[in-house]
Amino acid sequence: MAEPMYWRIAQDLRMEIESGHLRPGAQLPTELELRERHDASRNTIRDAIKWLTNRGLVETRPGQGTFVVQKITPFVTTLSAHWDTGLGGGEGKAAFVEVEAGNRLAEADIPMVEMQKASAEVASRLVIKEGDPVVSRHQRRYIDGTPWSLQTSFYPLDFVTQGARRLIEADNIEEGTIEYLTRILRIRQVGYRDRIRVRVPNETEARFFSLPDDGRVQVFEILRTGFHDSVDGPIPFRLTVSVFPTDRNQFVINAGTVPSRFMPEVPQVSQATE
Amino acid sequence: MAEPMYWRIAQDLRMEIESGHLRPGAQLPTELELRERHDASRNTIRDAIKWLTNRGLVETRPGQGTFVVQKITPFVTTLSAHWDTGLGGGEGKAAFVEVEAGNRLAEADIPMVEMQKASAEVASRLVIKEGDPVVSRHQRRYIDGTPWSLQTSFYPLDFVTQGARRLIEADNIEEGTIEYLTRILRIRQVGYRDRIRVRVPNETEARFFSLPDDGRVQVFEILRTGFHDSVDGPIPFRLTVSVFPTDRNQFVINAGTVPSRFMPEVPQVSQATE
DNA sequence: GCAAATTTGTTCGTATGTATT
DNA sequence: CAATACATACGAACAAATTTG
Repeated sequence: MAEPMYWRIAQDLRMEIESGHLRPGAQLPTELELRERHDASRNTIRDAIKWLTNRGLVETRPGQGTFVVQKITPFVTTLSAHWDTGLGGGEGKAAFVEVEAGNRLAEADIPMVEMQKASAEVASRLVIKEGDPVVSRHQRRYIDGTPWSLQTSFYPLDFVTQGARRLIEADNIEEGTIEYLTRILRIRQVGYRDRIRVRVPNETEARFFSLPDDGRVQVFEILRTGFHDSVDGPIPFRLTVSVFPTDRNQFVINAGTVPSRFMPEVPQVSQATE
Repeated sequence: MAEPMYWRIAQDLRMEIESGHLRPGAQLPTELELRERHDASRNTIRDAIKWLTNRGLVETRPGQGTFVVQKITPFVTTLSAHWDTGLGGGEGKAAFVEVEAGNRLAEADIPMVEMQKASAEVASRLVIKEGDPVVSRHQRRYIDGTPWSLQTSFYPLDFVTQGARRLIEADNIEEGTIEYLTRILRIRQVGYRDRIRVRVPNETEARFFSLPDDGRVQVFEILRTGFHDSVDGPIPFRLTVSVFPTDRNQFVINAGTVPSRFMPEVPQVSQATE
């Protein structure tokens, strides 16, 4: 009897889920039923369910019950560049990313434009001084109407004074900001660097994506630094921060020669052998 | 009084942490002290601490107390290829990945080799039939002695019968498996595709990485499918599944022309504006 | 090296609130 | 409105881990 009771009850339920006895979407026995079945107190039952909830196996709905989570068909976004076009996944027209499993409608609302002082992170990536003025363009993005990502791009304010005035207008730049900067300022993106990390969403993000209010579902944060050419080599001119919930997004990177199309989706992975 | 009490207590503590009043590593007041301070029951205090724990702000140590989490300096791994060498980040000699902030010692233990039947996932990626025999080579990898990743590579068993016998030996292939296959079978990797997703670790992974036994810290799972050339275009010949904890790993992808060196690390990110 | 004190972990019981059907 | 089901909150007791004396 080494393991605590709530843990054993959780394992019992996990087995029922993984064996397929409890299918996705199915309702678990109520706390009261589980209480009788395992001869435990309601708090202990709730601890067991909390264990399953933290692992994303079940979700509770007040007034209804506890249910086995439905697997979400993931959005698959390609991050690597088609370098012949000079653009990367994640930036076609209007800063959209190509998404696999086509016929999906990607949209974004009107960008929210602000002039800000560069934070330490932004300054570091753009190689400017902390506090230097930058333009921030923030957008909410959707696929088939469901919230998909929050994206904020930062540009040095210099670009505006140099003539790229549309940067501070709250409109979509139809041709795409990169093309716009190329046309107006002759700034051509020659490469970019993505940094991927995972963290807990903040409140704004949790609300936008309708994530559970515990920190259970986390978010990808992808920082894309765009570079243009100079005599001293490539220098950064744009930073884009995109946030995606990890529970419904995957990313793909292609390198070298790869087949053009994807294979059909298959569910689980089999990691290692114990 | 819309918000529950445990939530308000959690916010109170969060403020103290984010304001720097409680520094990383500092001990929070004990449950008993918080109980008196907020005039709440111990269980309510524990709910508040659970809220902070789920968000990765604090960690509890039985017999000691609750502490503000220390930020971990992340391992930064480059995934994109230096395609002139034909190899990608993630596969230099002995399947090591370059890790930023050099002077770090990457090691791996002796691979565990098994012959298995291809799971649905493996079969799909390698474009073979489910149940077809494959060789699986599993390794634990460390950086500076700390567990860094678990990696399993799958190859069709055909490769062994065709002469690549070292694939089924439990030794490191010093020259690297890709070079070995090139030398023996003239199989040259011309490209690869990475798929990145995040999920809750299984028990083996949690144990190896010493992750807390709730599902709070999740893992990256990176599937790398390697392709070689054929008359019908690139076809897959290798699948590598790597698992990394999200709390201490970040990934970088370069595309086009980018500066060779990284900028100094800066802590936080500032996502969006409300 | 052991015993006591401290601190979090588990489990019970009970009552009341809130969301949904 | 009533019944059902989960959410919050209180109180209490004992267990397990760690530090301290």
